[in-house]
Amino acid sequence: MKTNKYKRIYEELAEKMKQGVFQPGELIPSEHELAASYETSRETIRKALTLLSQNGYIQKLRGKGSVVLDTSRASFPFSGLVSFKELAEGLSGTIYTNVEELTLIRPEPYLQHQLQCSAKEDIWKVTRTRVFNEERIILDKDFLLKKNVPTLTREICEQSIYAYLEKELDLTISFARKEITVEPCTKEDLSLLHMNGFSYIVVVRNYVYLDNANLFQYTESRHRPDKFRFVDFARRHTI
Amino acid sequence: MKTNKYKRIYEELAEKMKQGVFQPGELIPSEHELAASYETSRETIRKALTLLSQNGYIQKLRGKGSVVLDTSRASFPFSGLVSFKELAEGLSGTIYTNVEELTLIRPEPYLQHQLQCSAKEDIWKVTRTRVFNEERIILDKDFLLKKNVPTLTREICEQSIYAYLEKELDLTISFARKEITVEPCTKEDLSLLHMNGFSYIVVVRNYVYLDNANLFQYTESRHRPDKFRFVDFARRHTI
DNA sequence: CTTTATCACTTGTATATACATGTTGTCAAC
DNA sequence: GTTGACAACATGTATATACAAGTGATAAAG
Repeated sequence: MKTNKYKRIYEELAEKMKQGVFQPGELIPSEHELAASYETSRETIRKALTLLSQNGYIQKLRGKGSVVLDTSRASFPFSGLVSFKELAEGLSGTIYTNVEELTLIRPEPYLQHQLQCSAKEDIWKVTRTRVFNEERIILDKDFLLKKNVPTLTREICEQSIYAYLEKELDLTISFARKEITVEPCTKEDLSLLHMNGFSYIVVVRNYVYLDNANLFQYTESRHRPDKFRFVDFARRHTI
Repeated sequence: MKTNKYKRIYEELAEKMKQGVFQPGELIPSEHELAASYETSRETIRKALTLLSQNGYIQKLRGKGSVVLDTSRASFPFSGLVSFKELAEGLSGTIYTNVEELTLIRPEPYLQHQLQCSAKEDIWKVTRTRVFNEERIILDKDFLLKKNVPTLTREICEQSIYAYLEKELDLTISFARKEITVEPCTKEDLSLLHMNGFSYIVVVRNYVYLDNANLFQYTESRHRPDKFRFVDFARRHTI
């Protein structure tokens, strides 16, 4: 076991909650008991429980214990940074991805600003449409810095770019800033998506950062309004 | 100083970043240095830095240190659970709240389901419109369990309900689940808001939980699409 | 000049201890 | 029966120590 102890405990407990071994409303064993049964220290258990709390699995009650929250009401994962492929795995119906465009470009000023890069930087431009039940309802436009991603193929784009970056290139995606707005749809939206009469589109702008805090990807994900849904879990102050 | 040491340090460091004492891209002092200068242990500093990391202020780089992220690009606060009043403080223009309705009701089945309560529970129903520059662009419908909030006045609703709950009633709001969708607008939307020709509306459904993990409030916040903006900061895996 | 080893630094993880503080049940006093 | 003190639990905070592991500069070896 080369992996972290507290992450492993987190995974195990989360799994038990998903499988219903711990039911919503119940108290899980106390920190001392967990420390004993996992043969570790209380602080390590506390780190695992903190993760569970942050991800919406439990609520810690001082003096009482930790109660299991009802995660069935809202669909997982709660808060952002999920790729289309990860998302699609939880859905029914026929789903696939069309790669409309895959080219190397030089960024115009708008893109320079979004990616915080110079005009002579090489940029991968990937345009994909996402098809649910034969309706093209999502348009994803990805821009990646070539210096981070030397090669990119149609096949990779049809699968998951994220998976390729993390597993093949060993890049670690660390965090993202996301912005959701509603905007008038463009000619491109109309030509590539089944807009079904809608004249507005939900735009999710994603700024994705690597481990080393460098911005390396800018994504616009454009959703037909009736098929858009975003769920979020947020704690108020801080733990 | 009866408050937490690590929260105080978190606040102080966050303040320094907002004020530009620490510039984006710079490394902040190491954990050992901070521990020395704050006369505390490294673990306590680490708790403060973890909060800074979770809230998008810094990125920790193993072996190097913690770099300050550029928080000016996206507007704070990043992730949810912000009341209208807190939000309005960062904006320019004339802003106020109209209380359209404040009544006690019994929940119909839809509301029973949303609030997970019985049909004979007393519920406060608060309907408010939010006015920016003389345009009514947000419709907030709040439903609160009376057993948690015995009294509620027009004046409180014109200010911040959250502030009243936390400061006066000493209830602690702990976390919320949020869902964002786009839906056809209703007759109520048309009558209470300046829809400006829009026939769709952005609906943010909020399920708010107290400290003790009890659901106590359900809110629908309905935004005219062109004035809606949601920002989010998310870390990919954990920590 | 290039490569390699090492060292001094950084953050990450795990453990142990102590005390503070909130919750709940028990049991005695009234 | 009600109240109140208390004990036995729970989680929260703070501290100290040890070692693992990544980074970057320096110095020695080739």
